[in-house]
Parts: sequence; C-alpha cells; structure tokens
Amino acid sequence: MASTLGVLEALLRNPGAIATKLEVKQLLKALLKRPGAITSASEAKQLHAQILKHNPSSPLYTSTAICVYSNFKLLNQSLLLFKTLQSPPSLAYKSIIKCYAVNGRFVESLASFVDMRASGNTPDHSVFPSVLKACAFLLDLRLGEAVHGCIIRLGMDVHLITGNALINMYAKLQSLAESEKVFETMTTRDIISWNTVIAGNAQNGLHEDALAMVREMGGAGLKPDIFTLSAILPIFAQYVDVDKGREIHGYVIRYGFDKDLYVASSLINMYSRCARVEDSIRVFKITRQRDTISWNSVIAGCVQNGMFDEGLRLFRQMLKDNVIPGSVSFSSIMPACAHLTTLNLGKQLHGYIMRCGFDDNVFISSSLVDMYAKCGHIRTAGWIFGGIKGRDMVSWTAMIMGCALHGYAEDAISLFEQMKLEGIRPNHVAITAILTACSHAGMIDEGRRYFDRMTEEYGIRPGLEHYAAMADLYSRKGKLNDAYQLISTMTTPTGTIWSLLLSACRVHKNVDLAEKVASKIFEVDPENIGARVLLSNIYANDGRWKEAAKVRMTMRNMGIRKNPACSWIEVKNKIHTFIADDKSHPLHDEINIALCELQEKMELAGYVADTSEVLHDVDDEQKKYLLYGHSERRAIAFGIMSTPAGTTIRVIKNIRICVDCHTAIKLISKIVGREIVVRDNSRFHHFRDGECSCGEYW
DNA sequence: ACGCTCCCTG
Repeated sequence: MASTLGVLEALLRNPGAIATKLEVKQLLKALLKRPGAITSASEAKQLHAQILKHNPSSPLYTSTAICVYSNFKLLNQSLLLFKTLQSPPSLAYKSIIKCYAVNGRFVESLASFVDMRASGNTPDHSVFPSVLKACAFLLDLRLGEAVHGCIIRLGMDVHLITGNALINMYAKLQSLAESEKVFETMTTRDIISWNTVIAGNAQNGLHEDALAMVREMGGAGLKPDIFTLSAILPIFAQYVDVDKGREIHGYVIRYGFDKDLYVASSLINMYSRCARVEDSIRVFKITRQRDTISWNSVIAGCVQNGMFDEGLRLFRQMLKDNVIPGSVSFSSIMPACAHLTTLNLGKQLHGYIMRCGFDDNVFISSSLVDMYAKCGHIRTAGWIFGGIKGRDMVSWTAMIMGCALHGYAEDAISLFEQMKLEGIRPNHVAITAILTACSHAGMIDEGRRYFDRMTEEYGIRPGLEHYAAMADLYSRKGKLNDAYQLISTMTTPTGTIWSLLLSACRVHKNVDLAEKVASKIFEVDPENIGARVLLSNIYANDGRWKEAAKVRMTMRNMGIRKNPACSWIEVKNKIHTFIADDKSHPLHDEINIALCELQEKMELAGYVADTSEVLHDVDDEQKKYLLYGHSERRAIAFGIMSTPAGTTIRVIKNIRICVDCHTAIKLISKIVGREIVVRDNSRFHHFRDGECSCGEYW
C-alpha cells in the first residue's frame, strides 16, 4: 500500500510521468480507500487527468474524483463530473451533498439527499451531519424530523457527530425538548455536544438550564471553552448582571481566552449592556485581532450609552483601519446621527449604505426613518418607510414616533391602526409612540383611551415612559390637576416625570402647584438642574424676583450651573451655533440688521412683543431688546441671509421654544415665504405661511 | 463531518 501510494504521488506531482493502465488501476483502488492521500487541489486535477486518460467511463473512478474534488470544496468540478453519471454510486452522492453544504448551497444539498434516497442508495454517518446542518439553516423542521427518522432506522443516532448535528438542528428550530432528548440518549458526548445544547438553551431563553449545564459539564470532566463562554455571556448581558459577567471575564483571562474574537465581542457587548462602556472599550483596545463584529460591538456600545461622538470617532477609525463595514455597522451608528441631528453625516452614510446595497435591510431602513424624522425631514422618512419590504414593528414605531415628533397625530394614529391590521402587535415602545403622538396634538381622549386599554388589548402594563407620555399629554393641554392626580397614582414617580408637570406649570403660570411639584422633585432628585432653573423662571415670570434669586443662589451653593440656551443651524456643511446674547458669530452685525428689518415688517403685520417671557428684572423696552437676542431668531435670520429664497430653514434648539419666539417665527415664515422647521428639546415645529404644525401645544 | 459572537424603535 505504502509503495503504491508512493508511485501515485510521483504520478500526481509530476504531470510528465507515465504509468501503465494496470498501475493506474491499482493506484485508484488504493485511493478509494484513502482519498485523503490527495493533499492539494492541483493533485486532485492530476488524478482527474489520469482517470480521463485511462478509464473515463468508470462510475467508481469518477466518484473517487468527485470525492477528492469535494474535499477541496471544488463544487463546479464535482458537479461537472457528477452530471456525467447515469446512476451515481453512493460515494458520488455523499460527496456532492457535502460539497453543496460546505459551499452554503443548502437547498441543492437537500435535493441531492432526496435524490440519493429515491435512487435507493443508503446514506451513512458521513452525510447526515451536512444534511442536518442544511435543515437547520433552512429552518425545515419537517424534513429534519424525516432525516432523524432515517437516522434512527439506520441505527446512526449513536454516532457522536450525527448526534451533535441533531442537537443543533433541533435547537435552531426551537425544538428544545427534542434537542435535550437527543443529548440524553447519546452514549458518548464530547464538548461540542455540551456546548451545542448549552447554546441552544441560552439562545432560546432557557437561561437557568444553560447555566446549570455549564456547572454540570465539570462533573463530566469537561471545562468551559471559548464556545461555552461566548454562548453564556449574552445571558449576563441581558440580565445586566455585571458581577457574573466580570466573574466570567476573570475565568477568560485565567485561561487565556481573551485573545478569542468571539469571547472578546461577547465581553464588549456584556459590558456595554451593563452600562460599563469604559470596560467594553478597554476590552476592545486590548483585543489585537479585530473584525467587523468586534468593531460593531464597541460602536453600538457607545451609541447605546449615549456616547455618540465616541461612537462616530470609532466608526471613522474602523474605516481608516480598512475594516469593511457591514450592514450591522450602519444600523449601529445611524442612531448617533439621529440623536446628534447631524443630517449631513446621516445623508453621507445613507449614500454609503446604498453603494453597499444595504438599503433593503430592514434594520438600516428603520434607523434611516428615525434619523430623517429626527433631523426634521419627515417626508424623506415617510418615503423610506414606504419602500421598506417586510416592515416590522420597529419600522412602524420609528415612523409613528416620527409623525408624533412632528405633530402629525392623525397620521400617527392611522399608521398605528394600520400596523395592527397587518397583524403586528405593538410593544411598549410602539405604545409610547402613539401616546406621544396624542400628547403633541393635545388629543386627550384618544390618548386616555390608548392608555386605559393597553393592558387589556396588548398585554402591556403601563411603565414609566407611558406615565410620562400621559403626564405630558395632560400638562401640555393645561390639565395640571389631572396630571398631578395621574402622577400621584404611581408607586415611585421619578423626578423626570414630575418635571414634565413643572414645565407645564411654567407655561400655564401656576406658581402654587409649581412649588408643590418642585418639592416632590427635590425629594427624589435634589441635583435636578432643570427643575431648579424652571422654578426660578416660574418665580421670575410671576415677578417674585426675590424667590427666583434664592433658587439661583441655592444652585450656586450646590455648585450646579445650567447649560446656556442655544440654537444651531447647518449651512453648507457647517454647523453655526448661536448662544443667547453671544456676539461671537462673524456675521453678528449683519444678523442684527436683518433682525431689525424683520422686526419692522412683523410690527406692520401686527406683532406685539410678549415680554412676559423675559425673566430678567428690567424695564419693558429692555425686555423687548432681550427678546431679539433669542438664539433661535438669530439662527433663523442667519439661515435666511445665507440660503437661496424658498429654501427650508431648519433650526435646532436645546430648550423649549418661548411663546414670543413662537409667535414671531410664525410671522417670519409668512413674511419671507419660507418653511421654517424648529426642533426644540421635545418636538418639531413646522412654521409655514404664518401657522405652526403644533397647533399651539408644545 | 457537528458547535460560538454583533445590529434597529422611547
């Protein structure tokens, strides 16, 4: 045997070598027993050549050649030979089934398996794993069960690898009881058997079972490896159990598993889900070998924890390091653009997405809908939404929330109802979106109805965000006592929720309630800057300058400072920021002149400054002057000066727009014939022809 | 031959 193979090697490695027909025949026979003797694709081709030369019509030799080609994953060569066979022998079938499977052609792999059965050939332990893998990939439980039946009849279910493949198939098809049963009946199990059943439990929500099996495997003399760890780390990520996660991290370090990409990505994800972004960045930084997935993990971690700039920085770094972004990279980074309202960057990424052919990805489309809506382009958002094939609840929610933020409550409601008609059950976020829509349009009855029925109809109990939306709904509408009652029914109302009511007290000038609400806030959240600023403004607004000053004093003593009010506008790819009374913009004087001209036209149109919103203890003339300095007006004036007539002006402001500015901008939109879109800290206002989309609720 | 990680909506 050894000598025959030696001759064969000489033949194969030296294309010029000559052999007799008898020699070749013997060699091929030897090869039939040991196809693995062929060690490269070019040797495989030499073998094929010898067969063609000496005995092209032998099904046995052809099958051998197919088998050898298959071992090198050469599907096309295998297929060419396979098609020459009238009735392929077992070896040919087995080889072609495996070859299809390793090339990811699962449908064809299964079709060949069915052909093989139909032709009366008996499959064996060498094909079942591939066939089961194909069933798992194609989510074909019925065929998988049929294959299992076949395996049992042939007595192959004791075969280790076939058993492992069965466990995996049932786990992927969420047939956990079956998967467990196969595991139990196996006579020999290896670490793959354990890992497969552990991963199956972990991914299907049987977290405790998965963890119990990790403990049990020690009793079977097996130690958790990289597969075990990357399967169970997501459990701690989901439970936000950073202590257990850290324990695993320690184990990972002790066994030197921290060099593994999968383990590293799971650790990065675990830490960021537990809001420990610093730790996930640390793990990322010491991971030398990085792939798209580890980059995605750290980028998503930053974005989900509100570190948008860091996320963008890492995204750029990834591109610089020549790591090709995948669809997940884009759906991870897009929310950063949405939150930062960096429309231009969002558009650039959108272009990149289209060039990559990712624009039909539902995750990406949903993030684009959200990004465009949050950047003020609700029509573009709607256009993208309309083009999504296979919309899921997230896509609908993004669109509904977009409409809500822009004050288009009727559209939001009809979308919500349409979603339900399409058989999609809303989750808690979708309900938050519809409540927000009602809130921004002052639709008390509709909002109340959705709120009252959510538990009964959708099986979702009101959470903080739903109470917040309802408190906001009552507050915006001026139903301050209803809001107070509702919040009081909560077991543990947060400072944030009380703050919604507090800002309504400011709008509706209810000082007594404001004091009561403020004390509630300071009880649970003494550091709440926003609430103290609001309270001081409420006092000032009421002319109670002494109390206002006292609140400011307390803030100063506590060492807290409020963020200055500011507005910004993007013109020609550059963001221009305006802070109230700040004169640093290069066109400051020109902007002032433009504002004065506008002011005259506004006064001709009947505008009277509402100085009640100026919270400084100065005379009326000065108050009027202070109003001109409001940052959103300067941003708008600058936008009008620096863009062609008719261009929509888009301004973003970090705090609520004031009543006087709201009136002024309505007039400005009419005077200059422009659509002006202003986003404040809670929603969008579309000013057009003297009207605003908010209908005076904001 | 069979097993593992990442992504969207408030």
